[in-house]
Amino acid sequence: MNTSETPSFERHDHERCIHSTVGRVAAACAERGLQLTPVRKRVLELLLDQHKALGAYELLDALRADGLGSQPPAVYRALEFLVGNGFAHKIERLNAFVACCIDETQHSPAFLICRGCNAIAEAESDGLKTAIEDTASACGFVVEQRVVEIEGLCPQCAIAQ
Amino acid sequence: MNTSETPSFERHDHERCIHSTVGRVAAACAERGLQLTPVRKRVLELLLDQHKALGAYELLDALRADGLGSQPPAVYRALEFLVGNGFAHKIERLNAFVACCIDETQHSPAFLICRGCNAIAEAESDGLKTAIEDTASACGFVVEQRVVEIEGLCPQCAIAQ
DNA sequence: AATAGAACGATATACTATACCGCACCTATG
DNA sequence: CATAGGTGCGGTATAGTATATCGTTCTATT
Repeated sequence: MNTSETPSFERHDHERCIHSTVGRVAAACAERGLQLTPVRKRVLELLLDQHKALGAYELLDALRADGLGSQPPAVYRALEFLVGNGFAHKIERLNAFVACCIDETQHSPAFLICRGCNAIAEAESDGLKTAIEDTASACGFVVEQRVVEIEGLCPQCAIAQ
Repeated sequence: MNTSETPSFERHDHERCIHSTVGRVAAACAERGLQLTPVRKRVLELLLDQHKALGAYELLDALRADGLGSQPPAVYRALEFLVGNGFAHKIERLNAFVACCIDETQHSPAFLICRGCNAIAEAESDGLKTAIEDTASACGFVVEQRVVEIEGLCPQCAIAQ
C-alpha cells in the first residue's frame, strides 16, 4: 500500500519544515492570486510552530499579543482562508486546527492524533482512500468529503507508556 | 471486502427498526446492570425517530416538551450514557448525535452522511479497519479510537441532483 | 482619480458543552 | 434500624466554539 506521512512524530529539522511550508504557501498564493495578508500569515506561522492542533481562541490570544486582531472573527476569517485553500486543516474531533505540511492542493488526508504529546501527523494513504470509496460505493453512496481522524499513541509515547 | 451498513438510505420498516433497537438496548442494560431511565430512553427514541443526527439542543427542546428536563446537563448526561455504552454515536463533523442501529458492543463504524437529505448510515467495513490499522502501523502509531465520517450523497439524492 | 472587490474592525449574538452543588433514591452493610 | 456509598437528576452558572452583520479600509485595476 502506498502510504506517506508527515514527520511529526520523528525528530526532524522543524525550522526547515516551517520555512519550506511558508514559502510554498506564499508561492501558491502568488500563483493563484490570493492574498497572504499579515493576519493570515501569522496564523499559519502559529499553526506551524509545532505539529499540534490549536483552538481558534488560542490563536486569537496570540494575535492579540501581536496587535493583529482582537476579536473572534479575525481569527475565524484567517482560518477560513487557510482551510478553504488547503493550507490548513480542521481537526473535527478537537475543534482545532493544524497547518498542512503536504504539498498537494485540496487533498483530504487522514490525521494521526497522539493523546500523549498531542502531536498530529497527516497521512496520505491510497489504501485508505480506496477502502473508503469501496465502503461507500457498496451502498451507492457518492463521496464528496472525508473526515478520518485516528487517535492513539505515537511511537515515542507508546514506548513511554 | 466484508462490508455491511444500516439500511438508512433504503426504504425499510422503520417502526421495526425503532422497536428492535429499543428492545435490544433495554436487554443490554438489564444484562449489564445499567439503568435505562425515562430521560435516557426518551433521548434514544428521539434519536431513533429518523436516521438523522440531532443536536443536543434539539433533543433538549423535545425533552422540555415532554417535561423530562429543561437544562443542558439533562440531555448531555443522557447522551454521555448512550454514547459511552455504545447505544449512540457522536458525529464530530456535525456536533450532533445518532442512535446506533448495529448490535455490536463498543464498535467504531464509519458514517455516511448525506448532504441532500441529512440521513446517516453506519457502515462496518473490515477493509476500512484494516486500511486504518495499516496506515497507522506504517509509522508506528498505536490506534485507540477512530473517527471516520464520509460526506456526500446517498443513492436517492445522487439521482435527484 | 475612480471603482469594485476583498479584507478587516467591531459589536452582538448564537451554538455547543461542562463544572459544580445539593437532593432524592436505592441498596448494601453494620 | 441507621448509615454510608453510589447513581441519577434538577438547577445555576459559566466555559468554549462559531457566525451574522455593518460600516470602513485597503488593494488592484481601470
